[in-house]
Amino acid sequence: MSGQALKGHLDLLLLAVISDGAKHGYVIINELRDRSDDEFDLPEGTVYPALHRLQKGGFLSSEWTVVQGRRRRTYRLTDKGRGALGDHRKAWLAFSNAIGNVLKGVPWPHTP
Amino acid sequence: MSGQALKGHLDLLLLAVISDGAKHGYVIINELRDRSDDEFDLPEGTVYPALHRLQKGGFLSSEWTVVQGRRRRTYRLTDKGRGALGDHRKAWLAFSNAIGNVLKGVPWPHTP
DNA sequence: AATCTACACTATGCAAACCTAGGTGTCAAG
DNA sequence: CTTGACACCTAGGTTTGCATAGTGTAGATT
Repeated sequence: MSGQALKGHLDLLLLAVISDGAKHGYVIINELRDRSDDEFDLPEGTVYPALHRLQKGGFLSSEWTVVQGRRRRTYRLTDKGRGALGDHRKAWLAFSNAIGNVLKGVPWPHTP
Repeated sequence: MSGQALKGHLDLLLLAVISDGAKHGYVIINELRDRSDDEFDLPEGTVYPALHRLQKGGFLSSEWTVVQGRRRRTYRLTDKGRGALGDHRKAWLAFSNAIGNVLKGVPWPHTP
């Protein structure tokens, strides 16, 4: 993944990953990498601030836990967050569909 | 279209629209709006600087013409630009596919 | 004649937010 | 006791889309 293609779509990804159960940052990063087949291998400096932002916006709640001496901050979706996930998802569908429409009719090189 | 979802994907759109023939800025804006079914109604302040950037990068060439007293700057793809279009397109496919994979398994609310 | 709308381009500067690059600390394995 | 996986944090830079404002022509409307 190159450039800042992610811009504006990160929240969708984070909310989506967290939507099926409470998770902490490190696990979110791994799961995002796995579920995207290595396309989204996000640096911590990208994910942690985004989680803070989402919590500040009321989309996530968090609580500290300690597992085997390691402290974890575990996030879960709020109702507002669940609503936002749906909105983001609809917006993504419209967006990606629109790109598809623009791309339609652009021929591939060397492909019959 | 909301936020900065476009970030990182604008070049793809511009290159795609220009790929089927030389066009000038105003027409590019209209065509983008039409082909995207109003999803991409981009302000001039977004498109013109982007065109300049693409030309500076060697992806577009331009020439001035005068049609009915109005000067137009007409852009066409360079070879480099055509290559970049292919690259951007592949990247877009990988990106959107990856988002799809992450979203897979996230249930819609109230939909059987 | 005057105004309005569509056409067509330019320049400046802001702000969101992703990323780089650092930092802290725990635990298990070698 | 060193390495690597785990787990978190933040300050600052950079990119880039967008807002805003300005210039000017042509044709239609009033």
